[in-house]
Order: sequence, then C-alpha cells, then structure tokens
Amino acid sequence: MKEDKEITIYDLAKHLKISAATVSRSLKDHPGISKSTKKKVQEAAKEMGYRSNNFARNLRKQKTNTIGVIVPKLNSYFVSSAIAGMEKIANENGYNLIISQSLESVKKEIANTITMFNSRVDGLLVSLAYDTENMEHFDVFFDKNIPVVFFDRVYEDSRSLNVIIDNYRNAYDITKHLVDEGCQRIMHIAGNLTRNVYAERCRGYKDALRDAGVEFQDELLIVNELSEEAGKELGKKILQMQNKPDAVFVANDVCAANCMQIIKTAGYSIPGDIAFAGFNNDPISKIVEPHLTTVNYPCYEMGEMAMRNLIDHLTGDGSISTTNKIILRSEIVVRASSLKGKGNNQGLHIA
Amino acid sequence: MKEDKEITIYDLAKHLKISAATVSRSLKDHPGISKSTKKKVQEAAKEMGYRSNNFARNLRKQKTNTIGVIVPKLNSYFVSSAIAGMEKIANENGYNLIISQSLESVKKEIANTITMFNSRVDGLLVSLAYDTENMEHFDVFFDKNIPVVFFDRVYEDSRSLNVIIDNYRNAYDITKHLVDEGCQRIMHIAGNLTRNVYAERCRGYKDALRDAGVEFQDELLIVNELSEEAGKELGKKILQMQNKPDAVFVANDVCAANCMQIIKTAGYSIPGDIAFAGFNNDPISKIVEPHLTTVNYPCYEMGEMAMRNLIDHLTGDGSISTTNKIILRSEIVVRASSLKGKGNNQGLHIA
DNA sequence: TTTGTATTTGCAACCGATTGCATAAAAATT
DNA sequence: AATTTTTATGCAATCGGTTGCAAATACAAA
Repeated sequence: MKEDKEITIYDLAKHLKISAATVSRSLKDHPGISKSTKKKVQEAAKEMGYRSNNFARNLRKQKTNTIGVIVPKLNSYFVSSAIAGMEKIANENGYNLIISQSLESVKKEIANTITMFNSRVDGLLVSLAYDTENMEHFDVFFDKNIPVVFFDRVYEDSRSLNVIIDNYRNAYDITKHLVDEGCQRIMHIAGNLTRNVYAERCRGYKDALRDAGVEFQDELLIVNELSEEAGKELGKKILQMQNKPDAVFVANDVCAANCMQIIKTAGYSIPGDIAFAGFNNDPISKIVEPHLTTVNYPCYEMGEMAMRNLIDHLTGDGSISTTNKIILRSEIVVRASSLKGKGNNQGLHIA
Repeated sequence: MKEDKEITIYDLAKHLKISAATVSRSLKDHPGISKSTKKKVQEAAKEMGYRSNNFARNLRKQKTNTIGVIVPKLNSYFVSSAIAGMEKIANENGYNLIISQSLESVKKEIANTITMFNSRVDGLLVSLAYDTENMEHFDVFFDKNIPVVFFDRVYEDSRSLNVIIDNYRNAYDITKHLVDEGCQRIMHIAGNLTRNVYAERCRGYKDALRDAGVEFQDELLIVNELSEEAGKELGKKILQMQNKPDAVFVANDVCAANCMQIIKTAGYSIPGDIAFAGFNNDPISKIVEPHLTTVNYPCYEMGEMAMRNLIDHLTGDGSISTTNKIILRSEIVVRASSLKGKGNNQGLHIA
C-alpha cells in the first residue's frame, strides 16, 4: 500500500475527513480521543504506509531522542562490548545513538563534545580519553541541564552520574592473591594515574601490599599506555632488570598478554619465575598461555546500566540528581598465570 | 556570550535589523549575499552563540544527514574496527551514524532495517546476519532510491554497492601455502555457506586443492558458527577423528585459536602434527601459540571505504550506479602455526 | 425541555531553517 | 538624466507534527 510520496498526518486527516490534530493525538494514544476514532486512524495509518517524521516532531518538541556516546576507541574489547549493551537498551527505548571516538586525545574529545552539543543530543555517555584532565568542555551540557553519564573512565563531579566497578577492591584482591601465592616483588603496570581507573587500581595494589606487610617500591610501579606495543616494551624492560619481579600485575589484559610473550620467549617460566595478572577478562586472557588471571569486568552490563540510567533520567523516572555513582559487581578470576601452587586460592572461581 | 535560550536566525535577524532569509543565506555562504553582510552575520552568530537547528533544516530539506549502520555484532574485532573507520569518515563529512546490531538474527535485522527506514537515514551500511537469506527487507530502500552499501557479508545485487576483499584468492593462497608446507589432509572450517564470505573462502580452498592435485574430501569440510565455543567443539571433534588432518584452515581466527588450544592441550604439536591457519588477522592471532598464519583483513580501511563511497554517492560525486563492487587489498600473513619447515614460503611476509 | 457536565474534536499558532520569486538598491550604459 | 543591467535583500510559503484553548457534541441530571 506504500505510495511513492510520503504520507503525512494531513493526508490521513483528509482521507478520514477529520483534523490533523485528531490524527496526531490518535497516533500517540492521547486520552482525549475516543477509542473508535483512534482505531480508525491507526488502521488507516498502517494501510497508507504512514511513517512519522521525527524532524517535525523534534523541531516542535525540542527533543532529539538521540543519545551521544563518546569513547576513547571503538575497537577494543571493553568499548565494543559496552556499546553493544548500550545499543540494546537504547534500541528498546526508541533512542538513537550517535557514537564518536576521541582516539585517546583530549583535543578530539573536545571536538566531539561540540559536535554532540550541536547535534542537540538529549544526553551524553562518556568514557574519557587517556589524557583528559580538564572537564570544561562538558560545562555546556551541565549548564543546559543535559545529563551526562560517565562510565569506566570517569570524572568525579557532583553534576554527573558515574557508572564504574570497584577498581580499588579488585586490584586489592588480585594483589593479595599474588601475595598469597608467595610473591614478594610484585610489579604493577598502570595507565595514566590521573585517570580514575588506573589511580584506583594502583591504590588497591599499594594498600594490599601494605596490609600484607610487603613494602612498596617505586621501581616496581610503571606507567605506560597499556597497548600491545607497550606490553612488548615492558617485557623487554623486565628482561633487563637485574633484580626481577616475581609477579607482574598489569592494569589491562592486552598489555599483560603481550608482555608475557616476551618474557616467555626469553625462556622464563610463567608463573614459576614470574606470575602474571591482568584486568578486564578480555578474550585474549583465555588464549594466552598460561591463561591469565584477571578481573572479570562486566563490560556489556556496564553499557546497559549506563544507558538505562540515562534514559530513566530523561523520562523522569530517574534520579541522576540523587544517585551519583553506580558500582557494578566484578570479581577476580584466577587462572594458571598466577598459580604458583604454594598458596591457597580462597575459594575463588577458577576458570 | 551564550544565553540561556537558544538563538535562532530570527534573533540574529532582529539583532542585525535584516531579514531571516539573509541570515540563513549568509550563514551558508550563499553567493547572492554581499561579503560585508556575510561577515557581519557570521560574527554576530559566533558572538551570540548561535547553533543551527538540524531538525528545522532536515525538515525543510527532507534530508537527515544520518547514516544507518547494521552489523551482526558490535563486539568483534572486525566489526569494531570497521565501525571505527566509518565513524572517522562520517565525522569528517558532517554525517551522524546510527548503529544497530542484528545479533546474527534475520529477525532482528529486519526490525533494525525498519527502524532505520523510519529514522529516514540518508543511506545504509550493512553487513548481513549469519542466517539472512532473503533480502526483501531492503526493498523499501531500493524502492526509495536510498543507497545501501554492503560490506564484508554482502548480497549480490545490482542495486547496491559491495565492499569486500577477495576471499576466494586469499583462501586459495592460504590453502596453497599449506600444501606447499607439505600438508595433504587439509581440513576447512567454514561458516554458513550461503554467506558470500564463507562460500568464497570455501571455493578458494577447494580450487587450491584441485590445482595442487589433492583430492577434496567431504569429511574434511565442516561448517560451524566460528565462535569461541565452536572452536572448542571443533578441537574435540578433531581429537576424536581416527584419521586426523595434517592441517586445519579455519575461516576465522577466534575459532582457530580456540581450537588450537584444545588440540595442543591434548598433546599434539602445532604445526608438527597439525598445522593451522585462520582468517582476519585478529590480535588474538599474534598471542596464541604458535602464532597463527592468517589473512590480513583491512577492517578499518573497509569501514572507511564503505563510508566514503556512500557519502560520495549521496553528495553526487559518487557512482553506486556505475561501481558495483570494490575489492580491497588483503594478503596472507604466514606465521609459525603453519610452518612445517619443509616447504618454501614464496617470499611471503612473515610476521 | 432545559441546564449542566463530561467527552471529543478542531482551530491555529507554534518549532527554525530554506528558497522561489519579487523588489529594492547600486552600478553601468546610453 | 533616463534606462538597463547587475547585485543584494526581503516576503512569504513550506516542511510535518504538537498542543493550548475554544467549540461542538454527547450524555446526565433537574
């Protein structure tokens, strides 16, 4: 029944000999319209192949039904999983997503923020770039009361909601696990420490050491980009150390796996000589050998949760005003890379 | 200088004591407006914090500046990389992306298609779901002359542009390489053979065998989902074969890597007992041990290319009408998993 | 039948930018 | 100075829904 030309409510109105206002109300199930009229309109709409014009609607309602997402990089396990979760929820609720990547640069992040602002997104979901330190570019959103939800790489600010995991706790647990396995010289590889995720993991690492009576040593803390290449570099660096660590806790699986390879290739045994632990539970952690002890990060769920809360807030149910932080459950997953066999493993899930 | 209320061209017009039409034309650099007026308007716009309202614009122009992307699954290496490339190009050209996933189900794919249609995207980029066989759901787009570009998992249709790699050639090369390494019982693991990519790879495999004088055997061709789990299943299946293959060419790295693990754990040597080859050059291929011989698939570039062509077409430069297929360069990457050391490697790039 | 109340529907003014056509102003020509 | 040509601007309609308010119709009570 589709015509070549787009059908509008005016066409429907003319066809049914009623007003456009009534058509409009009928289509959105307005209470003031009689059941019979509604039915007539809805049927005619279907028959004639009517499709609502969002632009007219948005123009009039001053709402876009679009949510902006800014991430550091689309092609990583964490981000793509999180976005998959977001897409699902947004889709279910009739929201569109516009996605852009900062490619880990504040500059691009700022540009994207402006684009999003100009696209008049109803809300924004953001995971910060590696080097973002200043948050002024989000002020335009706060000023206009456009809700901003940060996830994973967040910014502590009373005006926004943060969805995170307990990085501190997990890092603490994993470090403690390494200690329990008998490690004493535990190295930690962190990302940029101004980024909450890495700062928290580092703090957990330090506190666990302290509580275990192991002294923290500056030389055992390294900050890098956590990329594949950084992992390889790291491996080489470790090989050159005269006093090598007996364990390495890396803030990210990809970096950990690549580092392990270098170490292994040089003839060291893992976990025998050096134990390893990562973070994220990236699929790679189950491929690298030995399998990598890591933290099971609920990426997909985090995306769902962040989106759900944003939408709830937009539709009024929500409460970004009252809720300020959502912490998702996550837990360490012990695998062979850290099992020296000396310690207990405290009933932790072994996969 | 930003006010609380949105500034419109009417505000600018009033402020400058000129008509809204002149403002509109000035802002878009219309030739009929004098330089001095244009400058005045553009300056005032900046000063007053004007931002153009896309909905009004779209409503009037009947164009959305939005491109729809439908993919099977967001969280895979291939897809996230391709989307990263698309986003880059779209962003550079002022287009927005709306992205949705079919989750490998035709049903959801159809639903997404309808959503995209109703969102009035200017164009569509699609990689088909695993089980899509019927293409009727794209007819609405073809009927309305909305360009559709398929990438990777494509559909041969004169009305659309396909962006692909030469799956046949690569599969042929990789199979030939295995033969050259001395393999005779080469197994091939394919995906759904109605999907072009898998059909082509399978064809390349068969032809390479034929040309090498190796007889194709039905029992050595297996179709599965190519997922992690499928890879493990496959490993078990191979272990149960009495007459095992001496090489396995899997149509996807993730599946290959997971299969290798099972085989290795059972005590077989790779490539000694069984050589392996995959497809995609997923990061996992450089982690699994031995490193996996595979095909370097230009995911990011494919995303860029698909998007660029779609946009060119929308802006009139393009020619989906004339171009019907774009084949990107790709090549096999030989790594340890297939090097039995008996054969030559024909100068192929070894990474 | 009349008045009052509740239920349905329509009128018309938005939302903000675009554009064909007409007009006004400036420049060039006679 | 009068006329033609060129250049610059404005008028007003249009895109398609939405919604406050008024009007019309239905139904109930008096």
